[in-house]
Amino acid sequence: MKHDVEELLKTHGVKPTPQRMVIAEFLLDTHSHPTADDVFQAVKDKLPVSLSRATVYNTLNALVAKGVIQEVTTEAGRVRYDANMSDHHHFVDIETGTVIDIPAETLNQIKLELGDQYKVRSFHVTIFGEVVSGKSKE
Amino acid sequence: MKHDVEELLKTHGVKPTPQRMVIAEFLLDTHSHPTADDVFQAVKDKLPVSLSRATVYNTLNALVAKGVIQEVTTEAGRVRYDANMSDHHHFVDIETGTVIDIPAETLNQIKLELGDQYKVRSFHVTIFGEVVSGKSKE
DNA sequence: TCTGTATTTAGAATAGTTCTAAACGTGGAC
DNA sequence: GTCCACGTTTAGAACTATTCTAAATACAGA
Repeated sequence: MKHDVEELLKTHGVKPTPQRMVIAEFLLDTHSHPTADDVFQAVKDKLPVSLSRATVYNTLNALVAKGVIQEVTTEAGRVRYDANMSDHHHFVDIETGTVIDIPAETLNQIKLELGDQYKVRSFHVTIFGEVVSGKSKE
Repeated sequence: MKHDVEELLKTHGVKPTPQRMVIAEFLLDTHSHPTADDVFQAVKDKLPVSLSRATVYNTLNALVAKGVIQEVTTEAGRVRYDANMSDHHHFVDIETGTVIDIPAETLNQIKLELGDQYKVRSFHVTIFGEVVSGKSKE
């Protein structure tokens, strides 16, 4: 077994049901940053019972809430999921939409000069946090 | 007139209709990073005729395509619009969802240490570009 | 075994956005 | 000035992604 999915779920406080196991296993095995529907299509035949989309969404939301996976939003109107929880950023191929993980060290080392493999068209930094003092700029 | 909206649209190749004028004017006047529906609500009574949501979406998409405004996606499932085209990033208040512009210089100068006004919880860099060589990591 | 609670299911509902077809407006050609 | 062609706008239908609902199911613990 490549990943001990059952153990991973337990240690994050998620009860390991068959549905959750196959979903988590699929996410851990891919680097493709799938959408909810990608996940549904990929795992729906791996269970002896039929699988509901609601279960896929419930599971993905639970896994995000418990810190097992994270959401990635690179395009409007759809959420992608990523089981890589190491410190990394994303490179989006603007021709294909492919999302590629960029380790944080790489980014630090070369200061957004990613070498000739990646031609950077634009990049955007989004920071999440809390505004402490007043002085709201709206 | 605070902005010469008509001139701005013309120089970007967008024919300045009344609908497009009020939408562009509203966007230029705010720093609130409104959604399409925010825009619709804000301008629908500023025209002598009724305004269709389709026109709002058409206009926003046209303005993005012509480089008059840009899309901002900080949360899943909805797009925000920003007429500030200077080089900047975004700070998202995780309690309120408020989006605040951070000038690129600020970010460069202080290397993500934004001072005590902003408590940084996490940040994410998304890079858009093209993968040039092979060696796809999927 | 019983029972309470969490989970899953199918399908309805909702939200955001795009599409469609008809009506409208407007800038040249005459 | 009139007409026409074409781009724009409109209302509402359609579509896509996601959440909600209510009923069925599974399962841990008494």
